[in-house]
Amino acid sequence: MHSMTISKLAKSGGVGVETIRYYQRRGLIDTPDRGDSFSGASIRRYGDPDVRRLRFIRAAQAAGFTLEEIGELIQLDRVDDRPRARELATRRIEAIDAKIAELTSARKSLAGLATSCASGPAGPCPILDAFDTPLSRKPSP
Amino acid sequence: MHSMTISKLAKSGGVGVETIRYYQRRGLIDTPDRGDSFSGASIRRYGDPDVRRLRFIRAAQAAGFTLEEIGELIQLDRVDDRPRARELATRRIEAIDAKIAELTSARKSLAGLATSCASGPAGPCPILDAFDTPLSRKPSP
DNA sequence: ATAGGTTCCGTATCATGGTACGGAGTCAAC
DNA sequence: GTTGACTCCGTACCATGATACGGAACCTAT
Repeated sequence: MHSMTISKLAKSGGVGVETIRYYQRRGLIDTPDRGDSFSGASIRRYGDPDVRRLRFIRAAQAAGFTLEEIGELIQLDRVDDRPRARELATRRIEAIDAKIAELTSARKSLAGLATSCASGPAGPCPILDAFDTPLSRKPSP
Repeated sequence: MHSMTISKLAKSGGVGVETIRYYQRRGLIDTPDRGDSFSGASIRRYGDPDVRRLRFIRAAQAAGFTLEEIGELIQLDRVDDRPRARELATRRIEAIDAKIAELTSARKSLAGLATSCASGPAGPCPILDAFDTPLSRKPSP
């Protein structure tokens, strides 16, 4: 689908119109010219490249990049700076691995908490200790 | 170690003094009385319970709870509200699972990007397409 | 041709989680 | 008994990523 308005673009990415404008201000999405010179059209129109760009931004955010880094990635793509691109990618992979490990550990603690806090009033429900040694600790190994 | 100053407490949790005060303002950490009535002591002192509280806050943050939710968890612990505790825990587990899936997918894309952007100027380095169909897509299966 | 929904743009405001500042008070060591 | 580090407290400010507001211009369907 060619030539959409800003609200269609926003909808395509599941974001609000204001978010698109915000990304434009940050230089992440281009601000197209308003119509052509002699038709006097005054509304900006967007196309597939913008949709793809927006998708990239959201996916990169999900990968943990900040909007500033995403701006850099877009520049790197333009100038084809491979070493820098690889560096950003590998650093982010390391951060992701650390985050996954952290979340996995937290998940274990929460699962322990959820089962130990059974509905009835009996037994322990140690919320404040939930993150100490996730489950089953022995007195002295 | 009993009876520490605020900066020791902060150090024990790897945070700054201002962060402790911020948590106090948010009601997440108690603000102890200043010394005892007749010694005239004027500096507040902290103990092991505060250290544990601080550890809980940091761990709960790592699990993805907001400070507001952490405040609620602390209240739930006080009043022993198990159903609500279980609800928060299981909701968070779901969110963590979703997040891990998202990160795992992003990791795949980034690994593909890192290898495809080899140092030399040859070959593809499709930064902006990095998150489309992570790797190896076939024309028509 | 007029009503209604959009768009445009600048500017302001928000939510979250802190971090910084400044001046007065306190404490410990020398 | 003074110096230097730490504490206290209120208030201000910061970074990030949006979200809201308001008035003028625009565009489309009736």
